[in-house]
Amino acid sequence: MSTSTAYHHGNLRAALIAAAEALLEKAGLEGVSLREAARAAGVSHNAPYRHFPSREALLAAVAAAGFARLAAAMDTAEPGSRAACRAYLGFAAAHPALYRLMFGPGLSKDAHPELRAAAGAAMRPLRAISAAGASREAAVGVWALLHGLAVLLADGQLADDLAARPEELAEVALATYGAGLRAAAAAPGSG
Amino acid sequence: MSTSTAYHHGNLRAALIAAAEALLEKAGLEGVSLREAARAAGVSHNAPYRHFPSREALLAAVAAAGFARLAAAMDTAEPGSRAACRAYLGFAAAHPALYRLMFGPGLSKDAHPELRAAAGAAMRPLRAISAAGASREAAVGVWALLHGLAVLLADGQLADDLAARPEELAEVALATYGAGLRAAAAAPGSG
DNA sequence: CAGTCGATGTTGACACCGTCCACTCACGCG
DNA sequence: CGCGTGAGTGGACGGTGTCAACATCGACTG
Repeated sequence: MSTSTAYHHGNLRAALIAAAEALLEKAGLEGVSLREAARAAGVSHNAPYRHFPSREALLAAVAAAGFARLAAAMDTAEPGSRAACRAYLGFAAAHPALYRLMFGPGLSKDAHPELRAAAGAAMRPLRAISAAGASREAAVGVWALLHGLAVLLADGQLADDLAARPEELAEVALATYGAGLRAAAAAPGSG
Repeated sequence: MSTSTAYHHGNLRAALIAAAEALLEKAGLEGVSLREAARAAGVSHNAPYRHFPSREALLAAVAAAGFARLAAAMDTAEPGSRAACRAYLGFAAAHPALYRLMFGPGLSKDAHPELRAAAGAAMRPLRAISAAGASREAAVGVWALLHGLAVLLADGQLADDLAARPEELAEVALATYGAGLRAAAAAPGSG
């Protein structure tokens, strides 16, 4: 903002992340190009390389910012609560392409440590579920249920009338799974 | 059919699909290129256009073939059974990149009708669940659970010791969800 | 059996992309 | 005031998807 001497952009890094995210939502992952982002930021096609060593690094930064926003969205809710799950699903429905980028392959968390940190922080509210006493496998089930709904929504695999009410879906599915968890706790080892 | 005079390949279409699938498993979706597939099939970089109007069309054919194989894998099991679910998850674990291509975005089922047909046929064994009396939302829950586990496995998001036993995960998660469905049927409207 | 024709492959071209390189510009430090 | 360094520029290279024009083979026709 303040420093804009026409030659030096002033805040290119943030501008590129914003441009890349806009491209991501508009044209999907394959539609995000370094050159297009640079164009949108009003700089030459090579300027991004001063801030990101590769296209993948820019995408990792976009994903990390996404995790931060996801964490913020869940932050107002009780960790592990139904509200947190609803916020999670709402985020996925509102930013499908970003959600896919965050949880998809292609962005190795080993190659981008900042990504691992951001993801870990964002997932904490969900990990509270397994801390609440459920077995590890059962807790994975909750995450899988949530993630499965999120991905089905993000990829448009659900019938339209169902996709229109993501919160209701989450409510029913989580209530069902929760009832199953309680039943298993009451009568363990039943088959 | 059996015409292979060195100029005419004879079965280029199938060869390209096979090559693309090999590339997909080896280098991921972005690593699949028409030119590379053509190279692998021993033809010029433009020959694929005689069989597929675009790269996306080739990918759609690969995905359709994948659906056919998934259907075959589930075919030996009772529709809607636990075994069918295990076969589903086993397929996803065995061919992660292919599974992502099949269910990911970027392959519009409107643009590729054959894909829609193949997917519909493959999903029939799973739809048997909702036909078995569960509500639509609850049935979506089963698919979401399964799909969520599949995607988490395919994208390597699960801890290694959990990812090593996909069938056990499916068993626990599905048993839990099933118990919840039975509980909900016994005491509808509980909160 | 000669001639033609459509399906199949080839060669060449274009625009776009990610990335490497050498260069330039603006600013701050001595 | 000179100069070094980080930020941005311009050009180049190889790779890609795609279009257009051309070549070739096999089958059908007379």
